[in-house]
Amino acid sequence: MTASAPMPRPGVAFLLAQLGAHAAGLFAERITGLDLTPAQAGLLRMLAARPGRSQRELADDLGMPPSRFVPFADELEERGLIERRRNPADRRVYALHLTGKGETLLGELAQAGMEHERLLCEALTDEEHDRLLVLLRRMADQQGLRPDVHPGYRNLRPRPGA
Amino acid sequence: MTASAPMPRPGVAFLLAQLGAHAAGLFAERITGLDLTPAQAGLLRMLAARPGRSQRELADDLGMPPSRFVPFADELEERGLIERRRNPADRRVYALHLTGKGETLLGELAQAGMEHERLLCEALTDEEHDRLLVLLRRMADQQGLRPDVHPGYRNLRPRPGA
DNA sequence: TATTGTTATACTCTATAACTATA
DNA sequence: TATAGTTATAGAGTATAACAATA
Repeated sequence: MTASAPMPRPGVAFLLAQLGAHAAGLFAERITGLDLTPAQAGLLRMLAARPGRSQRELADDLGMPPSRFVPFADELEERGLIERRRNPADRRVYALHLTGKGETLLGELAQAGMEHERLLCEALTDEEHDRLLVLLRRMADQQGLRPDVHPGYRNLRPRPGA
Repeated sequence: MTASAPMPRPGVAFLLAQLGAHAAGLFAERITGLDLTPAQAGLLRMLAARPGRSQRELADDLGMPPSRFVPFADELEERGLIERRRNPADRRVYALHLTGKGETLLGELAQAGMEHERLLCEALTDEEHDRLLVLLRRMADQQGLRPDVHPGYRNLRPRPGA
């Protein structure tokens, strides 16, 4: 009789954490070719969706303190991907925008994202992929997650090899 | 005419990363009451599934270098949750095992996991939950993920508030 | 000579908290 | 007095590499 405690099989929560970390690692690895980290890619996407927001707002959404956001944005500005614009009405704030170069890179990023999606979902039929999408969107919505941001952006340099 | 570039909606990969980080953060927060981090909980589960493995093997599965595993295991040993047993046949290795106290805590952990699962999947019917489980397991299997471990264990102290 | 476990150390990253300029 | 942005700094966490014991 070797009947000890029954080992519970992993549930949805564990699989989401596992697959999520796996997906994030693969994506980080993929975009090293574009010389971007996931958090940098996230900021570019956020600026495309809502241009002109303040550093404070963006830092909040990314889950990082303003003191960390400054050098984070500095690098992207030095690379000519984003630009800071003064607001004459309130000279304390910077409005952040994508440059043309930033928009171009965002296009390459979208391509990388599509290939990433394809490889990650290779085990699914097209129909299954769509059904999965529906369920995950419903969960994300009910859990109060916003479309553009996710908590993993806090980690500035995840190991690409995950 | 405000038709600029069409903003692509997030796909499965992004939602998995987002929900996965969210789920991991909620779980981390939940088990602070048991005074455990996700990585510590992961080790306890690994020892329940396969007792007696060496520190080297376990460190590899957890994605951490041996030098980091030692103080990590030290703490759990000092708290009486795991124990190191010498192997007379090869005196270099320690075989790690759960103590009775560790098994008890693992039971509380399982309960926390069930409540976590319930809240995370609140938006789904029971049937949808099961269908989601099937799809995620198939993906995890095809992507080569092992049942007990996930790459997020590398992060020793994720913000509980995620 | 190779491997397990351990320790030491240098380095990176981080949050906290000042500080400035504007409001 | 409060807020956006910035800078400084002290502390925590990490990987790398050396080391000791055993094979």
